[in-house]
Amino acid sequence: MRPTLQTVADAVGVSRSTVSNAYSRPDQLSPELRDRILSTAARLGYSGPDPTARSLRRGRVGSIGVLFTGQLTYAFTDPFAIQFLIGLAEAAEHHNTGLLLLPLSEDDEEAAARSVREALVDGFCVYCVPSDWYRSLAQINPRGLPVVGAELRDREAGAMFVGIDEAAATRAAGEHLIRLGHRRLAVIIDRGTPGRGTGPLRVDDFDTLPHYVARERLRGYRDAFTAAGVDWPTVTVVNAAANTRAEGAAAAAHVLDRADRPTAVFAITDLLAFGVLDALRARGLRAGRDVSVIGFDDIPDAATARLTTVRQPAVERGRAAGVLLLDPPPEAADRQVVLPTELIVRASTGPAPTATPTERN
Amino acid sequence: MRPTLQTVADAVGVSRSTVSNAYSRPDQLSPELRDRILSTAARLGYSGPDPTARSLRRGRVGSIGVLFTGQLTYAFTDPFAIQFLIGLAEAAEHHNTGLLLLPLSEDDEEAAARSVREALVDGFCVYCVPSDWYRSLAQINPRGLPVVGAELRDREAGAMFVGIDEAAATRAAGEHLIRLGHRRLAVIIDRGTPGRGTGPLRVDDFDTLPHYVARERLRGYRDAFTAAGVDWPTVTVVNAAANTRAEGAAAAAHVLDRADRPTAVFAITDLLAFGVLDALRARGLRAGRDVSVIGFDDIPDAATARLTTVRQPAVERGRAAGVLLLDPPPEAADRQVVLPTELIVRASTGPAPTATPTERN
DNA sequence: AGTAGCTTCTGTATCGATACAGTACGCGCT
DNA sequence: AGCGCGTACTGTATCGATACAGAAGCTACT
Repeated sequence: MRPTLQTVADAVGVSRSTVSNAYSRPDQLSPELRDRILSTAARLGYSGPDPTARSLRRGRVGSIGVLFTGQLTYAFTDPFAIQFLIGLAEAAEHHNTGLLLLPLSEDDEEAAARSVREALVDGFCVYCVPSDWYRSLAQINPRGLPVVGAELRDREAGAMFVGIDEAAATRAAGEHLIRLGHRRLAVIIDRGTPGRGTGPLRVDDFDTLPHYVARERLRGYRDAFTAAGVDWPTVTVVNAAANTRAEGAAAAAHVLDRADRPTAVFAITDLLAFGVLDALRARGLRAGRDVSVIGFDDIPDAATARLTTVRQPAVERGRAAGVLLLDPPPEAADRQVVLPTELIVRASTGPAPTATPTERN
Repeated sequence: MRPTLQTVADAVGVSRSTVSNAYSRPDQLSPELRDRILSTAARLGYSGPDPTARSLRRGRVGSIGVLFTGQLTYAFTDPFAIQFLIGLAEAAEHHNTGLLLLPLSEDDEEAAARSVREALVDGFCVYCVPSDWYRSLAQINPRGLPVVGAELRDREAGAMFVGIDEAAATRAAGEHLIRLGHRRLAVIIDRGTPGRGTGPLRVDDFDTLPHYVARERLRGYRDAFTAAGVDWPTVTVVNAAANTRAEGAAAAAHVLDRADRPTAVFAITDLLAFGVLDALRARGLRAGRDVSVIGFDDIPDAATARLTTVRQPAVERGRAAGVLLLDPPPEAADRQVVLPTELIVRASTGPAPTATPTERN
């Protein structure tokens, strides 16, 4: 039988409590006794208090749950997501806490709910979960644990929140394009429709996009363009099958080969924007001259690629979420964090070509 | 006070066990009673059995620990690592199990040991841990939980193991280069020395490299080249500061600008190989003509980049590790899995240039 | 009627620890 | 001696569930 605290206590001739203290509260007993306890424990093959029992008694398990849906692949392919996770992990490590990745099945809602209900965690962070998957954070977590969300509605519902003003960020990017004279825009998003591949999306779809982020970022662009008098329905929205460079290029092909090629393309992530740059290169088009390209995230490679993009503090977002979960500020106001974004202008955007594209160069 | 099983049992007028069964063994009671229990539970705000208490009683927590060291950043920047994790997550999801990421501090060995000792997991998977960090898997896990390793010595120690024959894989790659007439080789590795930046490594260092993978892959190359009569010490080993494209390019610069430029460069990962390709391009050199480049992993982008590389089944490795942990085969022999690798020849390797490189085009 | 067998539910023991109040004891001070 | 106080340790109650043996009730068959 595996040894327990009691086994060790009996062997040393002290009470169970004292052995417990030897591990968890070294200041509560004399160093000699502690050594004696630890060495007999080692002799008996006892490797410290059972984590499960300890958690039950203490009421804290020492890990926070990270909720995903669908493809874990997605979550790990997205550089932003990874940065976020790194920030979260930093905060967690600081609190001696682990991260429990909880892949939630998208098909079996029952099983997903069970995963959440049965997870051994002290709190949840909603990571890559489509908006229509849950109505509110309360639904995700009937257990009353702390949960931090990343969507505006979470913020409005008074839940803990860490995010950015997505729409304001893309509005700034849109205004930049407007100032440069662009009037024909194409937008490339991913996860626009579940299960559908690459292809144009009807623009009136976009208010019902399953992902909050896509919805909001599109809204920001629309606001910038309609404010400048551009008719929004002329904007083409193309869905990419995945958030990858290759799919970005494939999606870009849908608009670049048209006669009324847009003068500017907004990609909802930098990764997709890289694909757009690839597609331009493959066609002998110059980014920032023939077609302006603008991304989102400012991932590390964006600077090298000279990509104009919206920078968001990804690591900081993760860290802030971790801090909220691990020691929530007493003031409710401090439990909602909105981080700043910044438009980083690089060489991939420039004045809209005045002539028709084919006449240039 | 939060409701417990007892609270619900009292409200419904049944025993605690019956309420427990309502959640965990629906076949043990009549559907009517079950409904009655679940609805009063909902009314009382009881959200199912407490996971901690359940884990204590059941002796299973429903998650497996993934051990890292150092930068979580590293673990998530490496495409192979991510593929591995995806495979692991797949197996885990299948068993209704979560993944607990355990970042182990490299500085504070005491704290790291405590993390392992106190982790709420059913088993461990050693993920990105340098070889000199532990002597054997037994040391990592004094609790007697299942552990799966990825190093040969783990296999030799009879522990659970999932891996590839690293040295054989690179030997095949080396033989390919030899057949093409290459005799001057440079090798680019990362994590060659902890804390050191980009730069050449003394070749006699490599048997003491902290990472098993680097050691073994170098060994395979050495074997191939020495078998062909090439003096191994003429091979330059360059350490890259990180496993990134940019650092790969920086490391490549150390050998490409020399007079006796190698005719072939082996990068220990595809990511580094991409950097080498970038460095070649920047110098107007043609991959596969002027300098052959060979990578390792066969990550998705490798095909597009036409990179010759060694393919290893990354996702499969993760999945196999998960299966071993989650339901270990009864036969000891089946608890050690060696997966196949395959040399994928693409355009980045070609015959060694016969004249000196500068004379050719 | 008796008993066998099934389903449905109950009751107690147990998982392995920590919290907290309490005891014992030594020491300095008056 | 008597009192106060701090340190070192003990003992019991408790955390919230599940396992398992057994009881009760009901049908079916001889």
